[in-house]
Amino acid sequence: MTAGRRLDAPFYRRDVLDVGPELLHKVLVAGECAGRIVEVEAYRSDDPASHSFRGRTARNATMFEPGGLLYVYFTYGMHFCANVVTGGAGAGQAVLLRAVVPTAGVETMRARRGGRPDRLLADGPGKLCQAFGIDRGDDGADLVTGDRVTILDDGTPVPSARTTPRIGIRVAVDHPWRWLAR
DNA sequence: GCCTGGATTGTCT
DNA sequence: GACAATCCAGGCA
Repeated sequence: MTAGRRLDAPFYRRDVLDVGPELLHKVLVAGECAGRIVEVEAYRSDDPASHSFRGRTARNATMFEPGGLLYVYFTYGMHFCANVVTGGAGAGQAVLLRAVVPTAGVETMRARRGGRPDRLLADGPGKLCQAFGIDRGDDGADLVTGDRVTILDDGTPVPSARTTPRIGIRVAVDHPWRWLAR
């Protein structure tokens, strides 16, 4: 079992540009699986690349909930992506979890991912969801009080994150809101 | 090891 | 009807 303190609601209910980099080296837990977060991206409602830019829809409704929820969406016809909702109710902010390093439940992840090398188990947004068994049923899960998925702070210092442009987006490339710790 | 292109479906315009 | 916050297999160096 991974030791650590659960991040609380006030942590999430700040601006996404503050929460994003602080999520690095926190521990994502889903069932018996856990992993250290090493890459994230921030999305805001004033950002043309964000799902929330064009306002609330049935798909992105979770993004407009108060911070501390899990926002899961389906993309490219075959992949899920997991986000952490930040800011207050109606803010339309979220941090995309892009990559984690597996630390617990590795056997389960290997089984789900078809026996790939450990390095490749959860080093991308879609792979991360597959490894942790996250799907649309987890959309809207409460990270603060829920049992299924949560994020822990095990005391590891926040690293000096590198910022880079975000991946796979064609607009707003002048927002370097991607942080990686490796 | 690096680069290229195909797969596949929900959602919005 | 077009696009999307992607992944992986395959070809070539």
